[in-house]
Amino acid sequence: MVKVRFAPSPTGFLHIGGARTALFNYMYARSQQGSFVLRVEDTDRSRSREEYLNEITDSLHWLGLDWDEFYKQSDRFDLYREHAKRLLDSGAAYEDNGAVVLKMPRQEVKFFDLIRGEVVFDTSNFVQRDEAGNNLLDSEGRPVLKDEVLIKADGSPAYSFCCVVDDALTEITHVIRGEDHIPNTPKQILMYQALGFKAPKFAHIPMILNEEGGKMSKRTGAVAVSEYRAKGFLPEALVNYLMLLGWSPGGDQELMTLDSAIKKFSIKKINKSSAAFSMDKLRWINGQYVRQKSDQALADFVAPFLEKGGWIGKDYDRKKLEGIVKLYKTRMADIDEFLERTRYLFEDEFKAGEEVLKSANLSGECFSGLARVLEEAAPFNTAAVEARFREFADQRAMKMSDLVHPVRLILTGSDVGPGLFETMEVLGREKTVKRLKSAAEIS
RNA sequence: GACCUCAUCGUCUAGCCUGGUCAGGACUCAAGAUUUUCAUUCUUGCAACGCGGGUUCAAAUCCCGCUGGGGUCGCCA
Repeated sequence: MVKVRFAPSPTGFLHIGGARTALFNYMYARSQQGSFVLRVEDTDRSRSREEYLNEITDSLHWLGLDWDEFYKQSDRFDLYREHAKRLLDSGAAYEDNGAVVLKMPRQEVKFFDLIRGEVVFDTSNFVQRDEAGNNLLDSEGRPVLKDEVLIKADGSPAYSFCCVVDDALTEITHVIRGEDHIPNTPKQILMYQALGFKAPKFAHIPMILNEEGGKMSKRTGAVAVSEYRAKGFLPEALVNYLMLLGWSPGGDQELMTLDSAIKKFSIKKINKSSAAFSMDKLRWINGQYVRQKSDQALADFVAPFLEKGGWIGKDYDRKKLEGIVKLYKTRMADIDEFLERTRYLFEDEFKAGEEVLKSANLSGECFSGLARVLEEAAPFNTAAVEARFREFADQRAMKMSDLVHPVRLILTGSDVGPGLFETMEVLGREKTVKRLKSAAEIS
């Protein structure tokens, strides 16, 4: 049975690249009816933090990547020491200042990478150098090879070794990880051999680059999954975007659910070259998912963000929110945008600034006339409001557009937005009339 | 520097394995249609096989070299 793992170290937030590694592992496991294990690599006790672990598991859950098994390396130190002892006894390793170190043999190490094909290393290149960067030479004048630390002097196990022991003991069949691990692979293969374990299959996936094609870092954009979550991206959209970074089902289809992607998934189809992250494309995909959502579901999604921003309380008008969401569904790619564009609907003390009023360029008399007419519109809905509005325009022989734009401007503070009458309905009679009146006063 | 690795529009990619297609799709951008504005939607357009050799009737596709990018060289993971 196929068994894969995602092995983050809780020394920071779940990185977008890590999420993609987890995603590929998850898709492979599910596509093969295999299992997906979450292994916490917390051997560095000083850098590992409980809150980071929580953040990572929260993010994974949010993305919908559930695991079948879970364990922490910090609970397994005895196990690693036990196997290190075996290596000591067999003579494959030796002690050095309290550390257990694997003797590096001089040989060629080959492995078949499921994505890249055969990769060959020669351990003769793993040389030790002095501080000046010169190779150290042995008595015969050959470069001294760099041996691998298995157990550190403080008794804690080293990364590579835990990784090998765990992968072997938990019977991981496929190690799917970032290509930054390629150079670790030959060393780990030597460990499998020394331990007498069968090595798993390896697949090294390409890295994600930032928009400029450089290394992903906080400086060049959001890197933590939690940041995307906070910005109001939909998890299914992020997942959809991430799977497309370095993988394609082969045809023209791009929008797909995790389940349908799993049906088409194959490691063979993962690309070899690194992919640059594109916020534009992520936003476009997110917009597609936003538009697919029902008004009810979208209102559910949006409500917590509005609550957090203090725009609505626990007892908010649900029907009204659904109405707002309906109007803005095609006008938002993410929550930040939604919040920005709908702010005027929630603010009580909204007042059109002088600039806005000036560009509205309509007489105060006209605003107050409209306010009076709309005050009587009953019920205060799109149809009734529009009828009154058109009547008003007719009476004064004004072109609708000459009236619509200034009014939108003073009602919303913006010259673009949803239909004016729909806007008025969700704004409500009270705010609409009040804003028209205050515009009339200032004009 | 050494070793490993990668290379199709600005970006994500299909095609490469099993040579022969106007090199296809998506994002972005531009233009048009629809819309009271904007957005959505639809239509159209711009835009790529890094370079140089080979093999072949024929190369994006196979081989070699170059160039360029990325990764690793920790008692971090």
